Amino acid sequence: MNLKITGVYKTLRQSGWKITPQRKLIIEALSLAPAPLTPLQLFKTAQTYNPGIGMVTVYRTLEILDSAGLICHLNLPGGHTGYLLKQCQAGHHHHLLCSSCGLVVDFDNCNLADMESDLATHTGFVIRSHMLELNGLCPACQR
Amino acid sequence: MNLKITGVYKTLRQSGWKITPQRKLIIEALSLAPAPLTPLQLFKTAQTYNPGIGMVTVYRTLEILDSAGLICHLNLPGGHTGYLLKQCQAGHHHHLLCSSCGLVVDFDNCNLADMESDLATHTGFVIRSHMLELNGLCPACQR
DNA sequence: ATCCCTGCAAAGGCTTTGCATGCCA
DNA sequence: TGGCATGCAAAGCCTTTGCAGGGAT
Repeated sequence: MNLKITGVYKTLRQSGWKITPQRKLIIEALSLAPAPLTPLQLFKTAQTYNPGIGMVTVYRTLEILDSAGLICHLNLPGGHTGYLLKQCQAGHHHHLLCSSCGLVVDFDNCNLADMESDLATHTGFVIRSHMLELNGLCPACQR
Repeated sequence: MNLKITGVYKTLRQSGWKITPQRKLIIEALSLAPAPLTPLQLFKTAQTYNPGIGMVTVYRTLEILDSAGLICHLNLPGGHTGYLLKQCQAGHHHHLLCSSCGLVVDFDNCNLADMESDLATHTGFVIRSHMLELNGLCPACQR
C-alpha cells in the first residue's frame, strides 16, 4: 500500500464506487507492474492471489478506473491494449516503451506546443490532445 | 485512376501479388477516403460496387498492403483500427485527426529529434521509433 | 495445367451483457 | 437492509483459418 494506491481509492470513493477486495487486487497489480498490462495479464496476476476472480471483474474494474480518469491505454505491438495507472493526474503525458521487455517510462516534458500551434495555423484545426509513444530498447535489454 | 494508385499497383506487382478487381476496388476506396477506414467501412464501400465481395478479401488485401508497406494503421477513438494509404513512401509521418468527422491530415515535420536525444540521455534507452497522433477539430467541424 | 485468389463457412479470441447470488457501506 | 458488485454462462463482434471452386498466365 502506497500513496498512489490510497489516492486511487480516494478518487474511486469520491466517484461513488466501492472498494472491494477484487478491485484492490486489480489496482495493486496495476500499481506494481513495470509494464502496461493487458486485461488477460491482469486477470492472471489477480488469479494467483484470488483464484475465484473472474475476467469480467477485470474488464469492469478497468472500465471504472478509466471513467474515473485513473488509467490510460497504451497500444501495444500486436494490436493489444495495455493499461497503466496514470502517474500524474493532470495534463497529458507520454510513454517510452521498451519493445523487448515492455518497460514503460513516463515523461511529460514534451515540446510539442510549438508544433501544435504551427499545425493549427496551417490546417485550421483546433488541436485538443495528442498521443505520443516512443519505442526503443531499455538499458537492460540492450545487452 | 491517379498516380498514387498506379504506384500502389506497381509496388504490389513487384512484390509478386496479382492485381485483381477486388484489390483494385479496395485500393481505390482507400485512395478516395478523406478519413481512415475500418475494415468494415472498407467492406461496405467495396460492396456497393461489387456486391459479391467478401469481408475476408478486405482483411487479406489489407494484410497484403501492409506487408508491402503501402498502408498505415491508425488507432481510432473507440478502439477500432483505421487504415490509410501512405501518402509518401519513405520516412515516418504523423496524423492530425478530426474527432468529429474523421478527416486526417498528414504531416511529417515533427521536431522530436531533440526530445529523443534528451530522453535517450536521461533514460539510457535506445530510441528506435515513435508514434504521434494529434486529435482536434477540423475547420468544417468547428461550426 | 499450375498457382494464386476468392468467398463461404466455421472456428477462435476477446469483450460485453443478463441474471441470480453475495457482500460492502 | 439496500443496492452495488461479483461470477457464471451465453451472446456478440471482429478477425483468422480451412477448404473447394474459379480465374489468370
